[in-house]
Amino acid sequence: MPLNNSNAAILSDLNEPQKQAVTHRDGALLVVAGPGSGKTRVITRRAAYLVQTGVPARSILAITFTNKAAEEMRHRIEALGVSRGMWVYTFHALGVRLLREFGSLAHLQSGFSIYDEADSLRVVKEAMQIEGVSEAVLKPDAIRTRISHAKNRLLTPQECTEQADWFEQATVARVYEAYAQLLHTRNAVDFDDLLMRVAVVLRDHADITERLNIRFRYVLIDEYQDTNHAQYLIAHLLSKHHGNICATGDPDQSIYAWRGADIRNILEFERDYPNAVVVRLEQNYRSTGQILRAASQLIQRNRQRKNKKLWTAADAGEPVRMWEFSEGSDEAKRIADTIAELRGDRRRYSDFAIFYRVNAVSRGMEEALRNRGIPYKIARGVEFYNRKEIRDTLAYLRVLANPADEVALLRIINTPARGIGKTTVDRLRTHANETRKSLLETLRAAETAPGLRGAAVKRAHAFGELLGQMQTVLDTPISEAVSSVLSLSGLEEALRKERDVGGEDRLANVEELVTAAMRYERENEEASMAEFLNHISLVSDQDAVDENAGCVLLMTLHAAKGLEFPIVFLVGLEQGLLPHERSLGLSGDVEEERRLCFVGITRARERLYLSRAQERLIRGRPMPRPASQFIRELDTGDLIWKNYQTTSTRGFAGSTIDGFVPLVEDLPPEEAAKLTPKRRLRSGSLRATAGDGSGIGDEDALFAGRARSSEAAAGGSSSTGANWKPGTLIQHDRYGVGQVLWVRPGGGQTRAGIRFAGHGEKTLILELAPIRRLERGKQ
DNA sequence: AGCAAGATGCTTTTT
DNA sequence: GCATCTTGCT
Repeated sequence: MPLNNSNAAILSDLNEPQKQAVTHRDGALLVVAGPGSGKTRVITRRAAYLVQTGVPARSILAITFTNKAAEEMRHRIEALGVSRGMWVYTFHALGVRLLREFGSLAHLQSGFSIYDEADSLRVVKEAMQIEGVSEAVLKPDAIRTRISHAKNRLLTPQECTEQADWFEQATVARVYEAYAQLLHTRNAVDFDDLLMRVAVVLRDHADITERLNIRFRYVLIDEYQDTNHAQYLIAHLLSKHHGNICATGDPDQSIYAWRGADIRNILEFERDYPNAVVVRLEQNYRSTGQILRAASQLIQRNRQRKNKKLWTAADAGEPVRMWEFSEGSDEAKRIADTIAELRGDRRRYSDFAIFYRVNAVSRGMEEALRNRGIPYKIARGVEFYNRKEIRDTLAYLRVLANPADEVALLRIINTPARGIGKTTVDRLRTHANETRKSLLETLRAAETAPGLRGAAVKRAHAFGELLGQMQTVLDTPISEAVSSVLSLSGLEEALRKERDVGGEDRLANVEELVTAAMRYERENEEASMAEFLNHISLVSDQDAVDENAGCVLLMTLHAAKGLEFPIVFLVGLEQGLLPHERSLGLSGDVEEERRLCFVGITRARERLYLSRAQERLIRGRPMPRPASQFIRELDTGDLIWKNYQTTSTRGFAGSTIDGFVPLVEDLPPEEAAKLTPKRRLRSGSLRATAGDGSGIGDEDALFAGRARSSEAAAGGSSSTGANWKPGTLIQHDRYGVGQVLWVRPGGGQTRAGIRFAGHGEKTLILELAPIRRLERGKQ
């Protein structure tokens, strides 16, 4: 097809592989897109190209993982002049949309509720109670996770029961069955159902699949590396007849395996689609050469990947910094100072981002930034829709839209307080179960419940009456219904009465909900309350990340995917944090942690600061922190190292010179032994300028201390614990002499409780801690 | 019924 | 360290 003018515009600023991906017409296409390689550009241009070459916009279906990604894609495609009508959805929103049409096939009634993880957990607990499974034996959340994984793999409770070959699996299967039954009677689905049920309908109803294949002739899936089996099957079936599936993604950025994503979906794409065209986008337009080199070197350690050679035409740029601190608080302070300094140098606050592995690390960062007067925002946590007052309001609406929604009903039955206490609720629920009626019905016939006294019956009636009256608000516009519920329920009044701090905020929050409803009804004129509620269920805090808020942004590495910043601080490069300790066990996956680190590094455009602390507050307690293995893995020899050692905090066992503590682990042990403290210090600063990879910053030097203590830990024999009996005296590089109190092997690591003079008891990992045995008569 | 102190447990998380 | 749940008191 000859190119017309706009085609030329669509292709003009693309490189060759990008062009190939954009202009690929029919058949399977896999775009393996490295970070910063213009993936989003390729997807949007491809959509525009298809339309300009005659494919109706409404015949294209694009699937993303986040609402934010979907929105951005929609905007960018419209900006390219493509008419509306294209379907751009998240997998889950697509699920809702399809279940609205085919829900009856999945045994759902209209107005069904979507249960988030918190709701779902309540139902799991209820199911456990029914099945008589003690929460002490299996944690409800662990069961919830396992049910979730089963659903992602499209396993029904029956199949789980059949496959269960030991007691624990059978127990989970039993709870799963009861859980599914409870969801069914509540006319509710969880997040996983939105995928599983659609996948099953498509799998079992060839006619529907065929119709959808005719409706959508081109299917695009972004972040394909993060698809789970259900999503894989949905994508596969939706393109089964025409085969026009275009998957984009990067195996190196797969960071959700722990939640069911299967990296094999992308690694084995070519096996699933033998005629697939594979395009690799390897040119990076985002980062400097130095940043990209570190990232590439790190990720090459992974075995589970498609080889990919990232390159850039950009300058090498500034070397990557590696900062080491005595303590987490020093790290935070130094970073805040650096941001303040660099901001004077024509930088805006929104140029900076700070990434960490776990949310808990953000607190120290926040404090330091606050003290420095630096505006910041955190992309996490206390999201709008998770606030108590919002959830309460939504629970009322949920009960109105879906009277079977018992989780919501239980939430509001005594909120605000109306004298229906725990005892009354228990009796009502028992009676409801015995008479096989819904809780709502039982509420209205409370007098039939055994054990309920006059006053309790009256209150129950009154509440049932109230809900009945409220039912009429569903005939009004959504935002009006929200307002009416707020006043009729007494929630508004209760909030107004809250004189304590935050009462005003909570009132403002519920008003914000009314505003959100107004916005929604403007954009979706025909929508019902149930649809509004479904929409809200699928909104996440991830969607609220605003890269241009004029603030420094703080977020977890998971939240950082897909974003980019001129200057990035990646903090807490410590063994146990990144890689996280939960990935270091027997079943753990260090490769995913490495990918997480890779994702973090590749967010940086111009400057990258990596940092670690030797000691950090973990759950309020100071814990020694060994360096992350990733530091040496990514060190190309160009890193600029800096030790910010202070003695201001607590006395170290080692001698201190000029306010610095020698970092013994920075040098091979033989070297360290020869050096005087002063020379150690100088060698530290020498390394800080040795960017030529001359060998001074030997890649394993940092780990010399660790390697040595591992040797010592092994004690010449293969059994680690054997030589570390309680009572053994040891020497720790920083805490000095200590005595082993207990030893606990497990998960390839041996933990030991050691009491140090002046530092109290610490729990150390023998394989990692910078310790050595003290031989009798020595020292 | 309602509250407050105390115990427990938990810390990755697109939807 | 913090949030959530439990227990015990009024």
